[in-house]
Amino acid sequence: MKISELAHLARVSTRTLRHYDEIGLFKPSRIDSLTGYREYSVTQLALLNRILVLRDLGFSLPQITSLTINGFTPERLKDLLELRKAELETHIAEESKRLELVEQRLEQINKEGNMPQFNVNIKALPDYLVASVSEKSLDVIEENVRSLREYYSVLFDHLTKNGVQNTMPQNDLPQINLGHPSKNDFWEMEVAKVLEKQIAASDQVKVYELKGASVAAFLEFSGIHEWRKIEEATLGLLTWVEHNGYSTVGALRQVYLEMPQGYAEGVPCKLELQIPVQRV
Amino acid sequence: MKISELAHLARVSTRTLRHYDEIGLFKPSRIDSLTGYREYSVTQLALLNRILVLRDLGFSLPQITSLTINGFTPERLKDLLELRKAELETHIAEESKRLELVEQRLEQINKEGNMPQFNVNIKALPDYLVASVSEKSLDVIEENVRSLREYYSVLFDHLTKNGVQNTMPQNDLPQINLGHPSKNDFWEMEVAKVLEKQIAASDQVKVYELKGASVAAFLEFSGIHEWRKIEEATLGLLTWVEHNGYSTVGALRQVYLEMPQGYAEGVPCKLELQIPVQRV
DNA sequence: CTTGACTTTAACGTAACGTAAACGCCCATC
DNA sequence: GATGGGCGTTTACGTTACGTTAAAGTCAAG
Repeated sequence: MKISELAHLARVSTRTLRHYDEIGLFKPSRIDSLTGYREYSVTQLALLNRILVLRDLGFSLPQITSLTINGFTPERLKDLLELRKAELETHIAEESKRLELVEQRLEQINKEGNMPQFNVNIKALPDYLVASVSEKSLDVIEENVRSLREYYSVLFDHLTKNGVQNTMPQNDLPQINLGHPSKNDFWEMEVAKVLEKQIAASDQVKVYELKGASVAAFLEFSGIHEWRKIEEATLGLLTWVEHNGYSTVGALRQVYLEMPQGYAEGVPCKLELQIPVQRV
Repeated sequence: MKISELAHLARVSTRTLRHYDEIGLFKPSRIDSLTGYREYSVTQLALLNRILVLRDLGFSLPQITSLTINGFTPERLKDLLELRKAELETHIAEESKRLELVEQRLEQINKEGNMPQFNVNIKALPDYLVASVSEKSLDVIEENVRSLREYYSVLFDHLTKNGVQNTMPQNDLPQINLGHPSKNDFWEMEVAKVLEKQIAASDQVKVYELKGASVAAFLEFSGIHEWRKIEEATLGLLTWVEHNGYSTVGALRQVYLEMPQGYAEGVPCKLELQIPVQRV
């Protein structure tokens, strides 16, 4: 048989047969020394088909080669099959996971049509010297706005007493709400003001260096100071973080850049939501 | 940032970053013209991570490149995701099928320990001029041995009448039982004798050219003429055919090479079981 | 100034063939 | 005998997403 006949019978390409010859997996029974033509015998088709079956099972050609050369014993085949089975199982598991993720993303996109989009980006956060007031278990939802404002007054009273003049935020001396991650979807809130220089602490007011982060996701929020809106933006930030392959590592920050009339609701403000992250 | 810093933050290799630069997927924000050092900015990490997320979803780098270059719109992403979903689904289906096959083979191997092994091979079958007797719906199991023997007498009577001397099989003039595939796991049997030259036909005896096959699986059976044994060998042949990636295309043949004392059970005989096949 | 850690480009290797390119062989027809 | 078309042959590059040297230049510290 010439190569194309065998190729036709076995339903493979001639290139494949030549390749198998090259790598020593399946050689023609004879080669015409004059023309170099490969000659195959019909009985070789049996071996070829065994090879093709193994190939279709997903074995590598070197594996098949060693099988056919070292003797085609059921034990060796069994070992390889066990191995292959494990491979296939993990592979299928991986692909299924990917499929799940892809489906999640598709769902998200379908939902996202009616969701506002936020312009999230990445930057590094510097260290800050801050004065801060904190306590545990403060929910970030509406009800807690008031208690948060009490923290403000405690903090600002202290600052004024210690000769810090401008308690309104400025870009280089912002005021920062820190939301520490806590169980049950609550943020444990802390209210901090960035200082130019060291001042005295008190029972209620700590003074320390707030550590920055080399990688943080952030978005700018400009608009009416309203907790619902800020919550929404925060959700957008966290979704982005998740969708972009990050996980959060540290406290959420609400950095007040402009907040003209106290921290009341309903007035225009400008702040940045930030959260330190790292590659998953 | 130098390349290794970014690599560390993004948890990829520097080689990967250089590769992405090469193919234009993700370029450093600046390149020092003196040293050629790549310089990355922190904000680029956002893009890089988007890229890595897509990569982990299994998209190809060219796909990701076109996404980032042609604008990262949700629609384009959605299209790609749909595509990818389909790919993943078919891929998982394929792999599952392979897994199933692998598991089948493993089971077979476990069973095969106590099963006799047969020496199956492949060859071509020539055309034969034959005289034959056949009828429908004859089961190959014990009960039918008798009726099959009646066919023998009809056939051999006819042969004798027409001057054919040797009705015992010889290698070049074998006697062949043909088992035509039929529904319900039955073989529709036909009894044929190879002829040297044309003879007359009759109502019961047809004379025609039995077509061969370019590819047929066969095994030699030597031993006591007993239907159970032959059945077992036939099963072995068909199992081999299946396991070696073939499907049957034509009638099963029991070719009697030696059958000294008539076609009775219990006497030693030598025959070949053959069946035409092709690559699945 | 040396050393070690880092950077650069260039290059090959990976799996299993597909796809030419360039050329020889064979058979049927003119 | 010549020719053309359909075979065959070898050689070699392309495919994916980088890993892995290799050779050589750069940077900061000791």
